[in-house]
Amino acid sequence: MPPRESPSTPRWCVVGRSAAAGGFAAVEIDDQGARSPEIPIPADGLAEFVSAREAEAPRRWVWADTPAVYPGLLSAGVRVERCHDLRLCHQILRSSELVGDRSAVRAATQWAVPSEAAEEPRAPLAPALFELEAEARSVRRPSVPESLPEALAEFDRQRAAIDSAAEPNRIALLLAAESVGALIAVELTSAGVPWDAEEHDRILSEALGPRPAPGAKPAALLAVGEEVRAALGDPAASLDSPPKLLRALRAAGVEASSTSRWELAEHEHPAIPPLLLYKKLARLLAANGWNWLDEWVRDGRYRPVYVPGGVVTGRWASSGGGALQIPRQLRPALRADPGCLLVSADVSQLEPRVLAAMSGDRAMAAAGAGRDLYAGIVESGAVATRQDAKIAVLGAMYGGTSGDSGRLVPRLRRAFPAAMRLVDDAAAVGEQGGIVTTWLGRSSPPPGDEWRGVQAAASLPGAGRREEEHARRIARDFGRFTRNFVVQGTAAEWALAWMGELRRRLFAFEPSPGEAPMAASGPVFSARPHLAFFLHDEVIVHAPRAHAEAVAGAIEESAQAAGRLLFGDAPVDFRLDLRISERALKD
DNA sequence: AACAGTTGCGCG
DNA sequence: AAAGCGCGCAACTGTT
Repeated sequence: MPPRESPSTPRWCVVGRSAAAGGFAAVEIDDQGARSPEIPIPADGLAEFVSAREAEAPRRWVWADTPAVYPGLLSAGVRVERCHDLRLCHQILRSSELVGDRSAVRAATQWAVPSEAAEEPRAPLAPALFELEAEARSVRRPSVPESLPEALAEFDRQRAAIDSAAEPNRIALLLAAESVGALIAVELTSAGVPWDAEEHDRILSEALGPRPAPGAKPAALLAVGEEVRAALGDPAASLDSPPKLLRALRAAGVEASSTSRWELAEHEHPAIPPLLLYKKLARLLAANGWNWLDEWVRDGRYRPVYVPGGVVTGRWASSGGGALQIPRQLRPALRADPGCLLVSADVSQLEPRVLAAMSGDRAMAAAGAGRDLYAGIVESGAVATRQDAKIAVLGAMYGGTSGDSGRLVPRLRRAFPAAMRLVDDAAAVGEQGGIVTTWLGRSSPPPGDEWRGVQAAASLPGAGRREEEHARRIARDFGRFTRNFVVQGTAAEWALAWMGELRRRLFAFEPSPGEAPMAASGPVFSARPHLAFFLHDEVIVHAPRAHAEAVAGAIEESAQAAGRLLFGDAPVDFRLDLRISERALKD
């Protein structure tokens, strides 16, 4: 053990609230674990403090909760390279089966809270979030401990847990990826998606008619509604209430058991086509109509709130604004600022490629090498058509048993035994109530007490057939969850690594000279290519025109780097579909 | 009037 | 009613 002195080269800087200083305080820690004395930071001096140290030499900022601190830094023009988000990392460490000793982390229950953003039924307007002082925000969202001593203690517990993981230490990689995701999520909200409100309005008007008075329904929607009622011969039929609509349909001779699109499409009746159109229009109006536009788009930016780690598998969720559900129909409203372009990329068949890599299935990797994975599976002779390949692969990952899926999955099992063994094993573990773990170490939650109760009751001597069948059914349900967990979760890890790499590369671009393009993206992101949108396996970068080609290259390089970071030399090719355009049109 | 639960549909 | 995973959101229903 080297002598403990004041840290010469700080590797971490832990930041928390300080009662004494009335604002924040920080402690720097070096590789040997030597700690600086507590450094007081005035309440309004955090951005300056972080900025000065970041310029001197980037270190990993350790704090309780990125969305509580980082928006304030960004609006002050300060970006950080790396962080360690104690709340998100705690969540992973407390359940990861790759960690040797979890006892201390698990005992710190004050850190085990769900994300504040995920809890709130309705997030406040995102722009407001960025106008508030850090002080006011911390009062509004007391989620995890915020004091410096608590942060230091938790960081110690987490580092001990990380050190207890086996080599190679994938957990350390996962925590870094999760934390950079926390930074990116805040940055995405800060920069915003460039949104053409006029184009959005055009799309709405074309489909629904001109914007109606508040509370009134648009003309085209009313007209289609009348068409449905006429065809039903029921001038008073309610179309917006599923039970009432079902009764009206039955009265008109349509023997449907629900009013879902899929079932309605099966029936022949003159009321069905206009009804399907009515539902489509009503959905567009309710989900992304003029009200949505007023609430979520300001100054040419749509600023959704992302929730990293918001899904059990590790995928991001969103809270407010429906960032992950923007309909393709509205894609043309996504439009680069003047003088700029959007560089969009999505990964072709991300999940099956991840499965091929993690299972080491060379045949499956070869099927996807340099081409559409489904085409490769057809060429391998396992199935006859691309559509069959798709159904088979989705069935393999989701646990399909019936129909085409049940027929095709066994063929995949013969052609790609290693890949199928991995998902089949994950399903078997889940059916027995066990826990599965992603490639980098995120573990699935165990089944709940009710699940265990049902299984226990069904295994008692006096259990009836109904009980046994119910127990078997929910066991299979849980098996499908764990089957999918390992693939969906590892794909989410790959995506984080991809974005983390890309973020680093993008910031190496020199700001564009001249009058700042993309001014609405804020002090940190204007004039420089930046991430603007993320959706599981897809990113959109907003870039000055001159940089677009280079950005496309960076996206591609980042995908290959992410593959190597997770899977080393595994011969899996993560293919991208790249587009450079003013509008983010899909297909 | 406020709340939880359900339905239906958008996204991957 | 998606045969098979994971979500968020709005509107409606039924309760308190």
